[in-house]
Amino acid sequence: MTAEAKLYTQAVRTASQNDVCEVTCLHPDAVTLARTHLPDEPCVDHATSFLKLMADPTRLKILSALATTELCVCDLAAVVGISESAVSHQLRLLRTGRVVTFRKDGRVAYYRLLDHHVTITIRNALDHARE
Amino acid sequence: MTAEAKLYTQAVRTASQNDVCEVTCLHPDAVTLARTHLPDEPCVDHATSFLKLMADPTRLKILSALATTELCVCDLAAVVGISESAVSHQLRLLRTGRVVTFRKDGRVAYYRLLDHHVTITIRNALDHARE
DNA sequence: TCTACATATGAGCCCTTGCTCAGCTATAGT
DNA sequence: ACTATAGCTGAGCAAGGGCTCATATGTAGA
Repeated sequence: MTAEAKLYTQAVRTASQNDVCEVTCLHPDAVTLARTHLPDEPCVDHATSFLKLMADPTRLKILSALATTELCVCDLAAVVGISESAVSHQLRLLRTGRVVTFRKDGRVAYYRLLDHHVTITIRNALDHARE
Repeated sequence: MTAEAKLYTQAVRTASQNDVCEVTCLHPDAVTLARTHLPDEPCVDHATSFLKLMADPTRLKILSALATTELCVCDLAAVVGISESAVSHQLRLLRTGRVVTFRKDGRVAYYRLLDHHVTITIRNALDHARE
């Protein structure tokens, strides 16, 4: 770090009560700006959990399939090409993560997407992939 | 599987040349429909790689910060609150994944977001989280 | 009630991943 | 040329994640 930057850092440290730049940095003003716009911890955690749920080939296939039509577990296994057990495990994650929902008709569970954020995110990611 | 479903499966098997439903399934018509709409393997892989890159608290914070303003490595470390080494490792992933780009000014590397898909996906995920 | 079957779930294994630590490269200032 | 520093990278470790296998649950049909 340059001497000038050190002075900058010091200036910010003394300027604000709660240390804005306790780590060495080159542009304290940019750092404070970025920090104020940064979402809070629980929000970040929630958002990443949501993204993680579709950031997996198996789950993305499941969700793509469900974007087309309502499907039961063994149908999904056939579409995606993995075991019904594996599908069921993934569906549990998607259920508890509030990405999909389902209705029961006798022994058969019919799954579908829960909200439009899922559709948007999937389509956006696939569009990005096709470019 | 019910006897009826077995017959369905058989029917589809004989109907199409390449086995549409080699695994047991209850609704072969829905399966074929979902399958035709399913994106191909490389597309799915590309999309999930893209999503994985923002499905991590550290990286999402980095990207949120970069959505506000251009920042260098040590600034990002200060904003996110982790070591510069960790930031650099993450930035390498984001670079090779074509999520961020950078310009060099002397020793300092200024990073910024690469395209609008990133901005959209981040905002969408954060919106979902805040609901 | 007994059997078959669609789905759910717990345990365990292996691969992936995000971090730290250490060392390297490259550039600015003296 | 020498030093300090911004950034990059490889090795290695600990935690997390996705699969299989075995088993449990619950419902339909005989």
